[in-house]
Amino acid sequence: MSRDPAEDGRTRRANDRRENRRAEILRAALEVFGRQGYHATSVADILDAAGIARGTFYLYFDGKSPIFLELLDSLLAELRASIVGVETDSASPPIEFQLVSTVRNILDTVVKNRLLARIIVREAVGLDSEAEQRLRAFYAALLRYIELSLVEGRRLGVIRKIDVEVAAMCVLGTIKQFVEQVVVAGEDATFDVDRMALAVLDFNLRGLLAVPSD
Amino acid sequence: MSRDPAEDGRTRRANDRRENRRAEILRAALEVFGRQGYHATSVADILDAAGIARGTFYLYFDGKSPIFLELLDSLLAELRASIVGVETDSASPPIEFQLVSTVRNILDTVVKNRLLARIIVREAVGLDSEAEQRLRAFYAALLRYIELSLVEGRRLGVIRKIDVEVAAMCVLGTIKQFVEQVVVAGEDATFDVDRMALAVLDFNLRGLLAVPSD
Amino acid sequence: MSRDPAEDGRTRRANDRRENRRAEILRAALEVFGRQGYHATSVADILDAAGIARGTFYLYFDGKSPIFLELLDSLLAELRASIVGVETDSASPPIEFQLVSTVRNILDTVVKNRLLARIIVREAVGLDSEAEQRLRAFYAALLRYIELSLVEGRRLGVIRKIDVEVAAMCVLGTIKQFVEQVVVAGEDATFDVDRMALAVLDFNLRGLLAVPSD
Amino acid sequence: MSRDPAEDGRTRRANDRRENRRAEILRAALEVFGRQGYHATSVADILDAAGIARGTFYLYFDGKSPIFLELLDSLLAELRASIVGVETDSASPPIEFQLVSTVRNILDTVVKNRLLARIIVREAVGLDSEAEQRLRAFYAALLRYIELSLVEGRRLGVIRKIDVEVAAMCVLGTIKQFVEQVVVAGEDATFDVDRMALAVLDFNLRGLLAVPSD
DNA sequence: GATGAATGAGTTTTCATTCAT
DNA sequence: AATGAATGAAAACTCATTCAT
Repeated sequence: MSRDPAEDGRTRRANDRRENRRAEILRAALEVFGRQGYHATSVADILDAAGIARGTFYLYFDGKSPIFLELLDSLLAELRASIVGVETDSASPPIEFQLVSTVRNILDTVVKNRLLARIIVREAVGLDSEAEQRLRAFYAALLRYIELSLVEGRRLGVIRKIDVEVAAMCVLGTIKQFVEQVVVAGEDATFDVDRMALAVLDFNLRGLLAVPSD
Repeated sequence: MSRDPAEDGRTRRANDRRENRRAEILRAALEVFGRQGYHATSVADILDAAGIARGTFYLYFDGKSPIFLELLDSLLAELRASIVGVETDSASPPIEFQLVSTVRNILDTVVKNRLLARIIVREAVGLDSEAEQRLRAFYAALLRYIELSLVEGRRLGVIRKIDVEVAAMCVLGTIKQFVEQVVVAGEDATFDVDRMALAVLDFNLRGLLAVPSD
Repeated sequence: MSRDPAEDGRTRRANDRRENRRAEILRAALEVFGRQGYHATSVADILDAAGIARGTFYLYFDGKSPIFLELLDSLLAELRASIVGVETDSASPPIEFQLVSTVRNILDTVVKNRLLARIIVREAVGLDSEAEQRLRAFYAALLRYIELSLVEGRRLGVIRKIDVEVAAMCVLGTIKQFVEQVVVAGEDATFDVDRMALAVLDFNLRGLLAVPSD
Repeated sequence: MSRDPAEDGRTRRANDRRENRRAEILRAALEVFGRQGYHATSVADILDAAGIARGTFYLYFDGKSPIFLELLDSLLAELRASIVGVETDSASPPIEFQLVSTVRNILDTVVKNRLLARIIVREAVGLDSEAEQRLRAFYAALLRYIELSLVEGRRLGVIRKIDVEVAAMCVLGTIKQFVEQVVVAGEDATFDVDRMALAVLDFNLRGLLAVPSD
């Protein structure tokens, strides 16, 4: 059952090549999906971009929907990682700081993966229900996270008396709008993520009114 | 020469049906588009839902894209109508009131046209470029309207010193999030639009912080 | 069984109207068929040209193919009438004169019915087999007529020793080419039929050679 | 590493089939077009005749019109090749010989490609404008060639004083009539092309009259 | 592993003809 | 007689997926 070292080396090299190939196809798919959207992209487009044959594609992926799902999952994973849990120990940084940090992280991730984010933000539905479900689950989780943060904030007295459900939705809305902005922008636009994160947070924390009557 | 009442009735009923046919098809299309999304819907699906023959559809509409565009336009028109211009005469109601009224109107329209709004919100892209363009134009106009309102607010001293561009985007984001909420909800969910509009506006005006330090 | 005079008058008037309507539709059909050809013309085109409703058309004709067949038949009848039989009595005009007369008549008819001739010459096939058959029969009859004329000419010594079958085909070919010429020409081109008929006949009778060696 | 002969043979045979597939489809298309005409032939008919699936056809051709155009072009190219330029050097064969040779070549080509010629001769119009244009251009070029030949003949004194334009049309007409004859004949008819070419030329050169009066 | 030819179900669209009013 | 809405068969074309080599 055990293979000889020579074989192992060969196998490893083969596996490496396989992984490279896979990554190359993913990269190509990301590019065309990002440029044309999910529906306007045919498998042939991915083939051309990757420079592979029809059959080869199906050697690495089960189809158009699965490869898109994989791209979607990888972005959602990155986004999840960019959201740090709210720490309320006296030792942790203040919640406001944690929030701005999370907002910045999200925007950072989006800016870095603009191509992929574009697909996800702008084609939220009409994919297959699989992709739709995962996206919805992600947003639900994000909303829950924001709500929890707000509840904590209330408990600590930093957040005023407010309907946390409504407030969480508003916060999510402002973030999504900025993601959309990034995503809609041309390929070569640059963003001052720090400034943007601060501005969004400032709006969320202090609102519009000049003389807030609490 | 005169026809009997039964005949007249029959004729009238037939005429009515003929005149309503277009509306019927639109209604059927709205239903399947709303249920399945633009891409997952084939003309055949609309045919089945409307209970008409292939050719009949093309008697009233030029294809799948045009009928969708018509539905889109009708919603956008309603939404546009629901946005009242900002009046800053001393005689007009306060801007805050105007804003809450507009938010309520928008949410009202969305709740009324939930099926249609669902298609539009959730499939913002990947339609044909025609539909995409109109949607984008609509959002751009809405953003402009919000910005103008904020500028007016600043001039009147009711809005604090804030980047109006960023603020406008945040406001739009909060509204869109609520639209999304309405749209995602099941067919039979009910909404307290007044409460929602007030809550959204409260958030936008006053933010989250308990002790706002300006 | 007999109708009263009043009724007869009414019937007659009705019949007249019916005939007028029919003729009007035929005229309209001729125009669009002539302009666009058989296949490129839809029943709707005829309807538009005639200014009638869909159903009305089928009240007068059995369909697109039958109305075309009727137009075809009317041209073929005119063409047949324009071909006078060859008379070889000593009292009749010389055969050469009869031939030039026939050629002139044919070209005349074609020029007069250019629109119709265009359809027939240029869309000889691909109609339905019905039209194809009739056209073929017409040409066969014309060929037979030419052959007979040539046989007569030979008997009278005016035609040289020649394969009449081949010669008849050549003669037919020259005539058809001129018909094609007329037909291809623009709507408003004018033709000197006399000169054309003479030139064609001159060619057919005397050929090209400068010093004919019989 | 080396494959066994059987495999090689199999691979080669497969490659051959692949390479011949296009030609096979062309052949099948030619057959059904020739049998039914352009308009009466659907892509499905070609599919059936070729024994291939829908998609396979579109792998090799862009549609019904393009495949027809390709068949048309191949015949026109052959016909063009069969028309040798007129040489008037003292060293070249006499013009009469050159003409009969060209006529023979044309008829030869037509006889060889009877199926294809049938489509072209009998469905000169009503194709798409593309095919129509090319056919018209071909005939125009042929007419020009004949005219030039006649002008040369006049200059050399072998052609009598005659309207070369009219004469060229007549010559073209006689040739076309023979082409038509070949084309209309059944699949298995045989033709004595030499005899036909000579007879046509004899007619064109010397005409019908027994006692030509120049 | 790689290839790419082949597949065929699925989609859109057209248009001659019918028929209830 | 006239109308024109409705029909549905038929046609062209696409494209994700399979499979023999």
